[in-house]
Amino acid sequence: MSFKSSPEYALLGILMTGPKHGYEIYGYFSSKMKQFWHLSMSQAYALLKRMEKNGILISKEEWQVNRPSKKIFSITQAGKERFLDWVHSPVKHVRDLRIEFMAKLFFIKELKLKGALDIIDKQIEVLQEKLHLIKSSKEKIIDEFQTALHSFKIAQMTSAIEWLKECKNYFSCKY
Amino acid sequence: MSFKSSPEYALLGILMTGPKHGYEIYGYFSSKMKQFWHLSMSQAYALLKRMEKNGILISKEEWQVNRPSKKIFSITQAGKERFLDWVHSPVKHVRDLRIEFMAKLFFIKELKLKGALDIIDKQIEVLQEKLHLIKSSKEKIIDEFQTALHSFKIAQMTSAIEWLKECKNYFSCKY
DNA sequence: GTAATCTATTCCAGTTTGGAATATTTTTAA
DNA sequence: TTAAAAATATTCCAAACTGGAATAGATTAC
Repeated sequence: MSFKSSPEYALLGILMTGPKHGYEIYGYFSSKMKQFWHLSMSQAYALLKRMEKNGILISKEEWQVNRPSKKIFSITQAGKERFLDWVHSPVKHVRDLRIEFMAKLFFIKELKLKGALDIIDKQIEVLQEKLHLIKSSKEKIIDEFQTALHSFKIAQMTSAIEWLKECKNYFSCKY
Repeated sequence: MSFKSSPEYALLGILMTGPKHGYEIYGYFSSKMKQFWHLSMSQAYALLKRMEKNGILISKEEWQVNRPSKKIFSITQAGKERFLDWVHSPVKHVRDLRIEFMAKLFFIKELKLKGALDIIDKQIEVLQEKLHLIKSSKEKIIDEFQTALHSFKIAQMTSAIEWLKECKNYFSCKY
């Protein structure tokens, strides 16, 4: 029951701030995370349904007079553990920095968690290892295209590592 | 009948080298483009089917004695025009450099087309404009997270532009 | 008072994904 | 030499995701 796609973690993180119904979760997402992550309403509801089936959250129907009832979702203990595991693990690829790693930083700040510097360091290590691998695989470069591809990877990786180092300053005082 | 997703262009580009059947197209893809683009076999076949319906390619059944017949796909005039339009247009976002822009460079080299320097220049312009926009939107940065996000975008954008400039050297002699 | 917007959720068609299923032919190794 | 493995060639399927429309009552605005 492991999930590969990460929008689930965004929803879990939002529920870490307290129980909410679907629309409220989506509202939180739209107002605070839309800048760096996109999620449609229909997908949010579909994910919530599946996550409940997987036991990482539960819902309660809330009956209201003269109104349709709404479903309040809360995160379970299993869900909390899952979320905290995720938030403290580095991502595997540079391409995941923009959305997934950014979300981890976002929640660390939003939920006032400890360990910002720690996860940034772990992430730097992961990327530095990849950078070495890429730099050492220079043999198979035979044409202009391969050269361009190779230098693109190095450039992206290097600038990501520099950014991570800079990030440590932004998060150093409080976390 | 415009398509948003770009794997179609990869298939079109492959057919620019001559008619091929599905398996052969996929083989070409796997051996030459897998490094920077992933496509599953089933999706390749599904796309080919849809592209034929859209008139950018056509197929001929090839009957063989004692064997199941195979379908040979060829690109149409409309398809060629579509492909060439695509290959000479810059992408809109930095995130599309890794796969889509790379594919354009790949095909320019592979099909020995003109205009490599031209499209690189256009791409630099697009990104430089975005970079200015990002740099000028500094007002709404209120916390460490926003600062981190902002500096990430600038770092990625800047390193991409540097890479593009470097690319011009790799492609300057022949194209 | 009625139009627009907000709250709240569901449904649907079209696409995509990854994998398995099918079936024939060619190559490899015991 | 014969069985197994790999290559050729294509289809099918379930699960997931996408974007949008449908529904429907409540509140706000003009």
